[in-house]
Amino acid sequence: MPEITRDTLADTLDEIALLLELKGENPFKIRAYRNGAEVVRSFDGDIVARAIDDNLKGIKGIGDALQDKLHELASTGSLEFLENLKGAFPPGLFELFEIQGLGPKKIKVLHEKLDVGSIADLKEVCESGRVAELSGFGKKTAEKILAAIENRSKFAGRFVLAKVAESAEAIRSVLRDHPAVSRVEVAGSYRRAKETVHDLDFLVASSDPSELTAFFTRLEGVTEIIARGDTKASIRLENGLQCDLRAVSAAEFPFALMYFTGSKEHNVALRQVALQQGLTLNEYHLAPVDGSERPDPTPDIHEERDIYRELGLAYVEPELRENRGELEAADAGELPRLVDQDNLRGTFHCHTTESDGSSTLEEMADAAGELGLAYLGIADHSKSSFQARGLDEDRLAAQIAAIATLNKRDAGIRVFAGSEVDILKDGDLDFDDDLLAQLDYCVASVHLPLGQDEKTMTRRVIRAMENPHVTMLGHMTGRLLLRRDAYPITHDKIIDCAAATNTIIELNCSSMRMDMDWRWWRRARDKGVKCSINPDAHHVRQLQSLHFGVRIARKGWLRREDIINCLPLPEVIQWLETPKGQRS
DNA sequence: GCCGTTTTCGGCCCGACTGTTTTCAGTCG
Repeated sequence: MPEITRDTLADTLDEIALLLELKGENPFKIRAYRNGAEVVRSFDGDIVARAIDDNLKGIKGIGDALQDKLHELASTGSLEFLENLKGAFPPGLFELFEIQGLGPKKIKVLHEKLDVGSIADLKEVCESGRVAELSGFGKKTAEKILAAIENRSKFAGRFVLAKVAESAEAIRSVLRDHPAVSRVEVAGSYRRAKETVHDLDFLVASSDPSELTAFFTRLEGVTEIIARGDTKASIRLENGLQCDLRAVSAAEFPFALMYFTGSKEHNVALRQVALQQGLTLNEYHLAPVDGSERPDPTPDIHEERDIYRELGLAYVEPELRENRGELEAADAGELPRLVDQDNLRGTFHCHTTESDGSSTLEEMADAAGELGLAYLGIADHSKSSFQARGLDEDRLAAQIAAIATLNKRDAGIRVFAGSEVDILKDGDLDFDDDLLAQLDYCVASVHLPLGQDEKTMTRRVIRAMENPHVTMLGHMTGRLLLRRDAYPITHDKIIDCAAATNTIIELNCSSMRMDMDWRWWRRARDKGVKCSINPDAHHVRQLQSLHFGVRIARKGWLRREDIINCLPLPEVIQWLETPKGQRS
């Protein structure tokens, strides 16, 4: 029986939703499955164990039917209902959902009328002209589908946050300078600091919306105009990134900003809150529902903050708007005061030319000083990472001495001598304890081998964390965004072990990692686990990624006091000098 | 399929754009 995880359960419900869409089922039933998937994903507790025990009663959004299905799946490893559904469609049909402009209805028609079962089939029937003859389709639809197939293969369709920031800020700046624009914001998942984004959503308040959509389509670097109307336009940039613009009036701006910031789930939940109060909320206004005697609150609303206030809620920072409990916390006045960019006092886990970095120790120290940091932790690779020119005992001893010398010059920055020590395949560390004890701190990370099963990997990492010299756990899952999946590891157990052993978990904010994932930080924080926001910089430029690390930490509900590198220098020194078991 | 101090039945968030239509369905966010 395959291992059943939280993700298996959630993904299965999403898969059912997709299949029901293809069948043309009741849209509300489909929504119930999608909603169920989200409930499973964000459930605070061991949902798999409860599903196995058939103990899911009372969880909002999981009714009798979903309870039975989750129980069957968790306890037997398969689900007859799903297998029956799947049997009705060729497996290649599902990739059609990745084609822009195709949804369940059109895919259903393509499958039933033209026997399309894959993207290759789709391409063929578009080119042969048979798609254009279908009722509800046409020549333009066929052309658009072909273009979308091209696009899909050219660009995977998602981009990591740090990589789109330059485009986002450049376009924001150009829009701000337009004379007919009074306010501009980049909304969407970029504003919510998702680790990857699909597109950029620009919002402007303008006296001349249609001029703005036209202006937007003429921006430098536009390679394709996907759509252009009076208030809305979509373009594609040279790197494949899609950018959308919405132009609204100044009065509508706060509503539109909230709406287009999302997430969709947050918005839906917020609308429910409004409806309960006799108000209807959309991207243009907050108004009494028809027949309500409640006075119109709109005139007093100029900022998003005012909308939340009008609904009796504390302001919810954009990073938190994922419908993962933020509205309940806002209602109860229990939202955290999130860490700010200027709270960072230093950082750990940076490399130098001694291993696989491309900036020297001095260059890294100077660059960190220029960023205003008071301390910098160096952690070059250990000897087993031979591919990264990992340091052996002698070279590490020499580096410790070099750092001591560097600290004697008054450069305004304290450098800590550390090591990114490999966690070997059985959980042993790459250096013995005597050497580790000479370091200011130690990051323990898994590099090779990566192919172990979840139990073995979890045990391996836990053994390393139990070492009294391991200060923090590096890039917990080894994922590379859009390139390599996380290796399997039981997050709950690692978090519990971190809490029990006073081991910090790193938020590795290298733009391709953002690891540990933000979805786990709130739970870790609640158990008293500390975070270190580390850039894993291999070049002075990469220290900049600390900015995105803070954004992700905010997304994980982290406060200044949860983050070790928000401590001022004297306190962090004292903390590092205290034996691990006595730190708090 | 889920939910309920109005309801165990009848609701379930909603608007813009496109392409195909001649009043609207599908998709997207």
